[in-house]
Amino acid sequence: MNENYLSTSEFAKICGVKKHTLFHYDAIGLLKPELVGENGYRYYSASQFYTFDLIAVLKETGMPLREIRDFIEQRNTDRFIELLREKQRELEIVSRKIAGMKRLLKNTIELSETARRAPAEQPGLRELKAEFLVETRIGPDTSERAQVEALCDHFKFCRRRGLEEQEYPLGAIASGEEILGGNYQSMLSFFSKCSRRFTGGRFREKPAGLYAEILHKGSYESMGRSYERLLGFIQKMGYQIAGDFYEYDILSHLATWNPEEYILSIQVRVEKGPKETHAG
Amino acid sequence: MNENYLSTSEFAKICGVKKHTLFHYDAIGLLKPELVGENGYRYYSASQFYTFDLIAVLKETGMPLREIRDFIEQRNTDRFIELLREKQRELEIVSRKIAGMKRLLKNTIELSETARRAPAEQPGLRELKAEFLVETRIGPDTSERAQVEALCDHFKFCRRRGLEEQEYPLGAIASGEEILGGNYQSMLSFFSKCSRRFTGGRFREKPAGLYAEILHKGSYESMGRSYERLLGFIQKMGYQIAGDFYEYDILSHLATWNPEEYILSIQVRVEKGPKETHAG
DNA sequence: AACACTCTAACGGTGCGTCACTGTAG
DNA sequence: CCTACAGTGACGCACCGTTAGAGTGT
Repeated sequence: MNENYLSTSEFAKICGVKKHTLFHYDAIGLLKPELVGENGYRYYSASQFYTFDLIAVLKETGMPLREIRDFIEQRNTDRFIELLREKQRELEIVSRKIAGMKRLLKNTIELSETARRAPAEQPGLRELKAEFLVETRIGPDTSERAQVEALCDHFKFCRRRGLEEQEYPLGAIASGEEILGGNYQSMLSFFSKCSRRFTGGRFREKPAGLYAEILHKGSYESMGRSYERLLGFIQKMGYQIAGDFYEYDILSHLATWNPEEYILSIQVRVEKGPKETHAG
Repeated sequence: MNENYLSTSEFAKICGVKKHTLFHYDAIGLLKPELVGENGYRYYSASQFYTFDLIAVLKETGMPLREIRDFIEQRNTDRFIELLREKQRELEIVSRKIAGMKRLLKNTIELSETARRAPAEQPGLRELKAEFLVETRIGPDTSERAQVEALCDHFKFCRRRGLEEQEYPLGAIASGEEILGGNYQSMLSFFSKCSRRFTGGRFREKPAGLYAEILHKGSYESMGRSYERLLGFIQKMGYQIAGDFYEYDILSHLATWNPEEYILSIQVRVEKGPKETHAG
């Protein structure tokens, strides 16, 4: 039994796995050695490699060993093709997920990099394009709990809609009137950017136009400072706000434990105000 | 402690996981409740959802909980960006793998479908395009073991070269002379089709030209029958072989346990023979 | 030189540990 | 609500007995 048979570790080396893997496959009845010696030694035939290869291929697709065993025992052409088709469907889903994560990663990296270099706290004016948003309203209840529930609902909705991962980290919308009234903590809704229009209550288009923007650095609690600076800037330039405030999480709790390092972009659309500017 | 805090199962519901998962996270120090009552009850604050979200995102990428814990404890912007970049690299690899599997699945399904419909055992002539092959020679030793080792080496080579999975199931090449000599079991090498030229000893181009082909149905041992039929056909048509025989596994051990259902395509390039055909 | 003895390396096996949970009992 | 213990899947690792070969002693 030496010439034509392989010991466990020889066979394992050929298969490119640890010998214990073969013990395991033996134990669960997935791939048993062709021969077992009186001393309990396992002997595999070279042709068993073909079976191992099938196992390896199926395992690659994420199929559990138990199912692989069942398939191997009863495999036939129809089952095989049906299996392949199913794997194809599964792969399609995984593939889309991967693509989404790629976009998410790319966007997040770009955002973080710019945040690291950008001069914070300086208000400015920018011509911005329209954006499509998924928006989830927060109820009138302003407790933290209600906020978190809304947020969680937002995530679930995005995932269900196949955005899988939001393409951009989160943002929030604050009412223009509330901000003008000095209430900087109130939030109307959460939003995520998305790549296309869709129908349904949660769609919102952020209009194109001229926006005033400031990069806020620090905790959410300290946003009042930046809001006041932004409002001052808008007034000084002879503009007035036209719509709600969009708060983009550029660098958030995901990136740092220290709230003082958070960076948000606060944007609001502006138009020429009714009053002349002082400097004008 | 009821208004602002959430019980384990409330928090679990918001997070979309089982409460036992939260016990687990507590046990391994990944996410501890903000407050623990004297009776041992856990109380989570709503804002802990943000931490949970971070955990969920990292977990999604396949990161082990231990590493997630370490990252969360010491997270800062630089680490964060570095982590994202690493995930991006990992994703790129996974992505290529997925693409390869997609092609493999597509090709295999098409092949199996045609095999199921094709009339076997009827020789024919076909004008075929050139193909690029990865070829792995089998040594002079014709033992099954040497074959399996060559095969295994072939797989490893394909995988290293980034073909990841061969785009087509396996094939074998048999020497034209050996076949003419009646030795139908001898194999020169294994091959897999690949999509582009490459440099190195294992590249082989299957030339374009007129091929004689037969679909063999049955075990490898019974291939003599089909070879003889094919050779007879070639002679009858007034051709002679020009090169080696290519055996394509169309339906193999992967698809069925029954060797009698195996289907191979045997192809050999032919040119007008020196002798006139009988029927001519 | 032939034989016995010992020691180590390599090879076989089993059994428990791992990870991220899930399930059950109390 | 809690804890404690068991089980899952797919192995990984440490350990332990056997054997084969090398080295050593007589």
